[in-house]
Amino acid sequence: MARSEHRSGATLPVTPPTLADVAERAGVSRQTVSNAVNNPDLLRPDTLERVRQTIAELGYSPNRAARNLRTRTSSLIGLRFAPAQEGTANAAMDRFVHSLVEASEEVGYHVLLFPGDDEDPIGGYDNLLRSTAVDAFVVTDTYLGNPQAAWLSQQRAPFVAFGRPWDDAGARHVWVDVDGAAGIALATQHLIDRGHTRVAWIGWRKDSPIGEDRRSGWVRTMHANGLSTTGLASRVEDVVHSGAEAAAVLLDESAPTAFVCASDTLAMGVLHTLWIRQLAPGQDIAVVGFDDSQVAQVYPVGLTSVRQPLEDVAVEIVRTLRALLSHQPVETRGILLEPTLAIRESS
Amino acid sequence: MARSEHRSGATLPVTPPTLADVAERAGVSRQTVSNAVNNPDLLRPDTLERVRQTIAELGYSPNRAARNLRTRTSSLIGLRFAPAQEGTANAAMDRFVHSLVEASEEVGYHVLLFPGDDEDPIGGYDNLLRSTAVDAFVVTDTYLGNPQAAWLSQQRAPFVAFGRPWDDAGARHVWVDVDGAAGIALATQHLIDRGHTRVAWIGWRKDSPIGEDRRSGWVRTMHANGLSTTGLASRVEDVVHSGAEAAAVLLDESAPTAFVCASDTLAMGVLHTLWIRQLAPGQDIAVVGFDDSQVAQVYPVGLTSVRQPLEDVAVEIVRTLRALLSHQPVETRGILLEPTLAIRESS
DNA sequence: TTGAAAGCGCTAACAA
DNA sequence: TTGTTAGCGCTTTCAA
Repeated sequence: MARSEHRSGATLPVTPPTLADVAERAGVSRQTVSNAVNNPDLLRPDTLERVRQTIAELGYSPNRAARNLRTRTSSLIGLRFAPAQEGTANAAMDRFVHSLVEASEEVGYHVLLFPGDDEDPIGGYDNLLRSTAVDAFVVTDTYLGNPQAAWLSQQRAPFVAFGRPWDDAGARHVWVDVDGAAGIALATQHLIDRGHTRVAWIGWRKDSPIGEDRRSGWVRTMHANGLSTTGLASRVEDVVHSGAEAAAVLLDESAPTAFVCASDTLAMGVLHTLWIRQLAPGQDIAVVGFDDSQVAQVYPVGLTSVRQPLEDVAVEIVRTLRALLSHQPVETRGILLEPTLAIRESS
Repeated sequence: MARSEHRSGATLPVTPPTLADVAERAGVSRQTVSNAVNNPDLLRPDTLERVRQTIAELGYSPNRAARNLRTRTSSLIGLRFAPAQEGTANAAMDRFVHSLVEASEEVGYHVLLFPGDDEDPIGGYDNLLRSTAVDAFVVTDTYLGNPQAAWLSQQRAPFVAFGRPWDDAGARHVWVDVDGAAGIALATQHLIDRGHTRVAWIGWRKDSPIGEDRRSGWVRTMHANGLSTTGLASRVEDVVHSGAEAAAVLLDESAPTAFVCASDTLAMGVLHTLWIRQLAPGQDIAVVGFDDSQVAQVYPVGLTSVRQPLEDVAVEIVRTLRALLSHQPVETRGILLEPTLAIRESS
């Protein structure tokens, strides 16, 4: 049963050693080796020690495919990986993916990436699910009004969403999200504490629930401080020049001394308008963005920005996923995490 | 043998249908179903049609684990995913990963991400390799003088490197890289064509082979145009303020009219110095960066930047990987791709 | 505490 | 062209 050659020096053998090889060499049954790996408590200490040593000698590692077949699991988490939009400052995905990879590793999972196709948003999910290639999914694009979450729910596929089900009040799935309103409230209060009273808002169009949520943080903080928001808000596309135009209009019409923006992209637009008008960011006019993107960090006048706790998001997601997969009751439908404020020279 | 319940409506059954289920329902043997999936040419057209229809009816998809176990493959490509460095403008990884995911999908592979640990750079590779969890690796961090490539070569693990083996002239592995010198040459010539004669270089420290390679593109293009490089070069850390300082010194001492930088991060530093000195980028002084990061795209004065053809890199890597995995002879050790120049207002 | 038997779902090899 | 047999390496019974 055993292969004649195993690790010769440090070189991997043609076929890696199997459980049977370890068992034979250690003079125990295959099952005992399996237990040594998965239920070490069942072995007598000396047997365990002997088996472990043999495992080390042979460089044995359980064959993934065999284990997967037998246990009907894969230890893989599927994540649809959409590229960062060119021309915007959104680098959140990159940071999130890394956090997810780290958090998953901690509990023995790996992350499997698959491409997205806007024409067929569930195709990739369906394939992986039906071929039992992944144990669960992390869904990051709930906010687009995409059907993934509903579809996965219907399939009873285990998944956790990063993002609230804005469109669907009846959604029963589990999600983790960052409280954008709280982040903007933090930013607004920060500006007010710095002495600003005319704090303007530049956000997204009204049909963006995330944008409206963030906006509400500005409104509520302004009002809580007895400040008016009249004439200080603008809703535009999430591109730099729209932010620049909005800032120009607001400066002309309402003379704000500070801007809170729904994104770093829009904040860059504001900074551009300030530059054209020879206004110094942070001195003449304060600016705050959202996402703490590389742009915010690298821009010569550092851009103050709301930072999502993506590491924590990933940890919560993985935690919830494990509960889901072990059929433990999941206590809460949704988890909302608080962002922080990365304060730089622009405020 | 068959399960009683399969797809009831659109809901996934408790256990998905197997090959045996399809075979029974279609009235053929299991092997015939397997052939219908993997070698359709072997079947008579009518049999094939019947089996295919049954597959569709049942929503059958081959169980990954079983196939993997039998074929000793996983259809998975391992990629160590390191996060983008905070405070730098390098967004290349994100774009590359997406390209790799797309290119892999095309040929039936998925990308498995695993975390990196600088303390133990080969640990992750070793685990995945020994447990036969992936078919091959894509190695992206050859430039750090890391031992991965050498180690993987020694293990005879199939892998392709993104990046040349700068440190190790004797390396025998296959790689794909972007010709940084050509990119910088392109940028330099672009500036010269615009009428600049005093084009300065701000690059990395001398111990960075990538930096020195890029620098050589500047040197050779300047000389090819009969221009002097004396006093026009600077080597610094890859952080914004270093770029800003270098630009200030160069402006004072050598009065360049244009800057070519080894990174967008350094270019941002140059832009900062220009801003402080009230010099207009693109009008008074031209600036070119490297990587076409989000920063370059979003910066209000668009930053001209060398853009790596990461989509092509991914395609070449996957192509090479397939050849490697099918034991076809790989014609070339290394493939060098040409970058392009994304021209914006800063030049 | 250890061992034996069975089988997860698939495909390679061979036979009909 | 289709069917039969065997077995990939592991873990889950169950028995000793």
